[in-house]
Amino acid sequence: MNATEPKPRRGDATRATILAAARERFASDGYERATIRAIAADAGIDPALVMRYFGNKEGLFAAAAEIDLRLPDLAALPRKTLGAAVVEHFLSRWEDDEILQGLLRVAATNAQGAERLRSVFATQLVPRLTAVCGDPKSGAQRAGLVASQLMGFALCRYILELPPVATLRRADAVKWLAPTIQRYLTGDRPD
Amino acid sequence: MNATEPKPRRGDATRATILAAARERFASDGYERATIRAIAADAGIDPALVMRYFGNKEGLFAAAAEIDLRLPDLAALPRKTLGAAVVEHFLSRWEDDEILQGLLRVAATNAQGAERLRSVFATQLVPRLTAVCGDPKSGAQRAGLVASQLMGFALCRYILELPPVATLRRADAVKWLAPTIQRYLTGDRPD
DNA sequence: TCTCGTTGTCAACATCCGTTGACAACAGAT
DNA sequence: ATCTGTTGTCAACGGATGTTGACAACGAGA
Repeated sequence: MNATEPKPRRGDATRATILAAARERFASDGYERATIRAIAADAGIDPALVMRYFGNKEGLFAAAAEIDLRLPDLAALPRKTLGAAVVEHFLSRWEDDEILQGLLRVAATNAQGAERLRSVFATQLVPRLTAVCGDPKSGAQRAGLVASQLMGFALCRYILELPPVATLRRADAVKWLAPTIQRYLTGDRPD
Repeated sequence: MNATEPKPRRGDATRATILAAARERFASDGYERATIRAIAADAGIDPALVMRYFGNKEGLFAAAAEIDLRLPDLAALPRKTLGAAVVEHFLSRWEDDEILQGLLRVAATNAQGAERLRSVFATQLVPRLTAVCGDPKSGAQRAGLVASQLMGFALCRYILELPPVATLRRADAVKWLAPTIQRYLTGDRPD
């Protein structure tokens, strides 16, 4: 009984095509300017078909914004290298997945997008970081600080394309950011 | 010859009213969803009047997004307290000025907004920080790193309202962030 | 009082948006 | 070949948006 593959329908392919087009549009244009008409045109189909597959625009966004951060097993790493590992992972993640950029863009102006981002943070980042930070009581706060630096860097580098940040060589970025993340995770709580 | 005050016209008051309404709308809704009609309604006037005063929506945004970071004289402070001073200043700035939140929201999805933000960064932040960081060669990079942490924190706290960051007590926020900013400014360049 | 530039209103325009319902093309099972 | 559910297209709707031009009210200077 394999419940995950009930039947290979024909529409699944176009469904995937629509999702890919939607991700690109949401990533580059944000929620409002990513129109269903444009997404449908990119996918080479009729706008009405998008509605049949995803109900409405909110549903399309919800489907397009499903995210897995794919955090590695941090507990297996030497504690001293935690900061560098986290930074490396997220830089890779941001570079090869436009969904993350899309979610950040949308979350800045759309309530639903912000809620989705909070959910990803709470369910995927907080538990994993709390487990390795060594101070479970302040785990959520520490995870929040980590997120603030990582998302701020991504914002400057990939979204705003702020010159000194966007042109920074990747290795240099890691060297600058890793100590910050390391301290937020494993450093003493101030006072 | 006081060229700055040519004449106190009557329309200047309504012009200011429109700007105030526009700032609020841009701050809470972003560029696309902040409609001219809604702004005019908030200001209690006709939408057409907005066009007469600011030409078009782009012009209105350009006028509403004029920003002065009001950085204090950092050179007069003890070098060791630079990080804390910068963090304190920006937290205050973010809390009492909705224009900053508006600019960040808009910059995430609107090219014109992003350009404006890059301009504020380049003309107001980079020179001032370069002057005090002690390493003029890497001044712009250091300023970029500072901006990435400060904007990331503001994003999480004021825009996304990420629970652990939004609820952090202000004094604790300073204690966590100050060492990061201090290192970005005055720390050794890695390798 | 008359005049004229400034302020403001009103109605309308062209355009775009999300969304809907009716209908055609197609595929596989009978 | 015929039926049936799936996949897709088409045309249109109601509403919202930025923008425009014609016109009314106002206020100061002659």
